[in-house]
Amino acid sequence: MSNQPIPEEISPDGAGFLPGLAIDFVIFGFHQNQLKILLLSYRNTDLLALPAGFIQETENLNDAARRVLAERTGLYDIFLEQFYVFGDRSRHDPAPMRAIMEAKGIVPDENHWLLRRFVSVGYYALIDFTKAVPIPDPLSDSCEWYDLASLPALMLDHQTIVQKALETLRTDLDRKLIGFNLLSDTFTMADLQCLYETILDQPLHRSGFQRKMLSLGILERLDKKFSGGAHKAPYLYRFVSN
Amino acid sequence: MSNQPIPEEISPDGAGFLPGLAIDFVIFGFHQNQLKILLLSYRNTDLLALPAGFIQETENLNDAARRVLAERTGLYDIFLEQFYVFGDRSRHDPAPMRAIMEAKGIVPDENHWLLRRFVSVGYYALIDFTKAVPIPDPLSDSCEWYDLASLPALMLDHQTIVQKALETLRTDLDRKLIGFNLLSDTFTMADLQCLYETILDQPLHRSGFQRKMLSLGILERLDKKFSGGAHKAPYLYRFVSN
DNA sequence: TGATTATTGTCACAAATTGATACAATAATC
DNA sequence: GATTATTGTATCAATTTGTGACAATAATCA
Repeated sequence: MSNQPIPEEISPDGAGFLPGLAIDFVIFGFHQNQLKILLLSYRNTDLLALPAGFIQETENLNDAARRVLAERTGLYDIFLEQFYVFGDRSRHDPAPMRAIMEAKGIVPDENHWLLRRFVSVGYYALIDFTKAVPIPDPLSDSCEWYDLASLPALMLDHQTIVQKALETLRTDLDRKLIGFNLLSDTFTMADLQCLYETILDQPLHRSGFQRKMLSLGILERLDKKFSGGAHKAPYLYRFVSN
Repeated sequence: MSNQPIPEEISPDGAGFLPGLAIDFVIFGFHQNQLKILLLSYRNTDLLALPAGFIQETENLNDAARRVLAERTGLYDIFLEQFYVFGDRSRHDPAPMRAIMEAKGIVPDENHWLLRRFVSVGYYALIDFTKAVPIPDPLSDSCEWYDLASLPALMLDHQTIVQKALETLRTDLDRKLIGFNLLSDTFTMADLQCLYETILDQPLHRSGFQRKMLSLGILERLDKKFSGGAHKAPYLYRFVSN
């Protein structure tokens, strides 16, 4: 959220963290042919926000990102990448954070560090939906998946951040072969094609898609997956880098 | 430089700027078939560094980048884009900045804001070599072009930053059609091909290159350029968006 | 048990793109 | 006016992509 991300332990003065700098996360998952992202909600407010965090003074920026991601999802070794820095002054609006804190019984003074202007580094993560265990942060009361296709209103400029993350995901999809990070360990070609179609928001030709994916040489063909219906059983595949 | 970028007016305490955050610039130019970048050098030291700057509290991040770029090059309306945020703790080394300040007759105390850890947002810019008027910043004594192919040693992690910028330029080159920003207003097809070959560091086939560029529909053909030698004169082209 | 059904893997061919070469056109030089 | 080097474009091969077709085959159902 960058204007008001929440450290795991709420520091009264922000000591120990780099001032004015936050990390906002767009954490993508894929389930039932839908792209999902993780959002936090806050008790007694109707605010939804991206997971966010701060950087410890002793910490590398990218390590801070991995730490916060693990705190929200329980997952390590996840595909995680910077995509943009959000630094407009218009992002700064202390009202939502004040509302969140007050709903928690905290009455911040005017200059509370969480109410100041933040520049936010946007990261997007791709995770296996089935493996994540979403955990709220100290100020939020839930951390849940939401359909990207029907997103509710978000705090501050978080809608913009999601949009930019999605654009980056689309352009990175082929170049970096990262879609596999959104699927479970094994998957069918139809699963993979559906994922691509959902991300790119356009239909792809089945035959050409299969040919292209197989030609990449990054798929290991496993046993067939039976019991999928009254038809020929598809092979399962596993992603193998070189 | 991010660890030690220099504001136009050297503030004694960094007041008015966002703390701990800097902008580093990789400013590309192209001249005599060579890619160049702008580097600052410091009196009485043998240090070379990327141009850098800070963000005013009243300023948008991207506006700060445009402002600093204009301060170093005299140019506005320049292609300028974020490419990465450098936030490793290992970047932090107060020694070079202390040396620079001492060479200027300033003796900073141990906690001087310019000596603290900075996270740095990397921007790369593409400019017309012939139009830039490189201007040193208040702490440096020169701002000059250097051949990218034979770069001297740079301060801190600036070599890494340049490398990452170059990689981004390479992957963006075709996708965003940005090479033209490095050429003067009119150019021949050979000029353009040489630019592409230099950036990508690989030879391209003349015929195919011409066909591809013309098929993009973004080049306006102008008069021929005579007096180029004992051979057929090439057309001049101008870049026209849509 | 054998026909039915829906989906899969792969082939086949057309269309489009790219790679590589050839060649005529033509400014400047001699 | 011949020579030279480079340019613009045509040509054909090689490769990649678009599109449809078809046999194979699990599960279902008569």
